[in-house]
Amino acid sequence: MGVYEELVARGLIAQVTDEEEIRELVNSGKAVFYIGFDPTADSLHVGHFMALCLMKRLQMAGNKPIALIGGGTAMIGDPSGRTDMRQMMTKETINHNVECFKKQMGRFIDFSEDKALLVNNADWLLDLNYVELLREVGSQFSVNNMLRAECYKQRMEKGLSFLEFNYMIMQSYDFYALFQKYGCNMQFGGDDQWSNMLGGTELIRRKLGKDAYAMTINLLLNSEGKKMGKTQSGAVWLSAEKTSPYEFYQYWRNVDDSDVVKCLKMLTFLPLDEIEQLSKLEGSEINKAKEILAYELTNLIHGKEEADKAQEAARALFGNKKDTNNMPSTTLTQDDLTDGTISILDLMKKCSLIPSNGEGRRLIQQGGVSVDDEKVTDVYESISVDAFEKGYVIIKKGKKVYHKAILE
RNA sequence: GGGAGAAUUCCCGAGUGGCCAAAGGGGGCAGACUGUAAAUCUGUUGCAUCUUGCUUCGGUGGUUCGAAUCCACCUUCUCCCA
Repeated sequence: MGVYEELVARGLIAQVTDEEEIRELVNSGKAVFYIGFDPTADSLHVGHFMALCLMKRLQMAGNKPIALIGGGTAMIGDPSGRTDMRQMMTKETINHNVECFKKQMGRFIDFSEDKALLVNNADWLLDLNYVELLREVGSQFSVNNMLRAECYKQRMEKGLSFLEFNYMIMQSYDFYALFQKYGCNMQFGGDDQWSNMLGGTELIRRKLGKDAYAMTINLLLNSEGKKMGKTQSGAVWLSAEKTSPYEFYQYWRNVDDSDVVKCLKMLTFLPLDEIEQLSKLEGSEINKAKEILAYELTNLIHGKEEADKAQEAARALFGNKKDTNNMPSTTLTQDDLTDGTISILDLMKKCSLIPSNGEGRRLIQQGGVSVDDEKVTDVYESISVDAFEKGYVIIKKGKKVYHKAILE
């Protein structure tokens, strides 16, 4: 089975321009492909992870990936799939984000010995001359066609600025530039990028008379059709500072039953037949598959050590064991106590478990808080030094959130 | 350039002088049931020294005993005509 077939089997491929050609190129390791990343935040998140996986898979098959960071296009903002205009970003923020992306990608993709490239489209986009660009590239685009593209259609209702309208042209120009510079003959991206990507292949065909290909991967949607990797507190990030390995592990440990197999296929490097076995699990047995999913992914992103820790912590907490070593924790000092006690509300605020006292009261009134396995019934309860005799107390919020408060 | 309309809490969306911290839905959180799942049911969802007080309905001023609601100006957006 070639890489291409594997990608199909894993349900990654959404649309392709020319299946035969792409299969041939990819399977024989002759593809030089690029994937674009918009540096809209200072860390990659789960949404980018699939793209990284894809890059790695193809790299392992001998193809050469180019990670294109959209330092230039970020100045414009992709209107695809958005109903509102993107917040404009300053050059400084963008540059900072570009640096962060570089670091994170380096851990995942092998950039040594020219096996992969990392480029920033700001390098060529920012120097473009408006009139020249219009003559050279603008003449090749039909506004009629562009407006027909799905990504703009939706925006036609709400309004689309000329700035955003140009995103497709910029992205097409990227492909054109990479084709000439590095012989990049293929572009991959999320399925929402399809029309932008076609713009690129079209431009290359018209300007150079050469063929280039595009392929989109399915977006990672849960069974409700929403993008995965979002929580109420924002995205699930790949950097340990923004989403701790434990939280990361828990996110995957808690996915819906119906999404487990899909996630295993699309995100992990487990062999397909192994996943096939896991997909046969039923009822509470599915938890095994979830555990594997969570472990595999944490391992990929944060390394074995962190994955082990997260798994141990989870098993300990949910399995009634005493091990509290790897639990998220907050360290308090004597100064946080007055007269040797601290109120439960203050304690929880210190641990960032609650944003306000009101929230804390509510939780307690509804019976959602316990300290060292004892349910807190009084809003005004205080915890004295004695409770910290062993050096810490365990606060449990709701069913799943555990936190260790350590007293120094 | 001319005309019409809109901006409400995390989101959608009601409210058009006092009964408004603001209906309803979504989402979130908690409880019950469970498998750290889903579905369902219940409670809850601005802040605080919480039977009371304080701050919020795009912004700034004004009218009024009292304004999310009325007036003026500003900002942003949408629609129609050019």
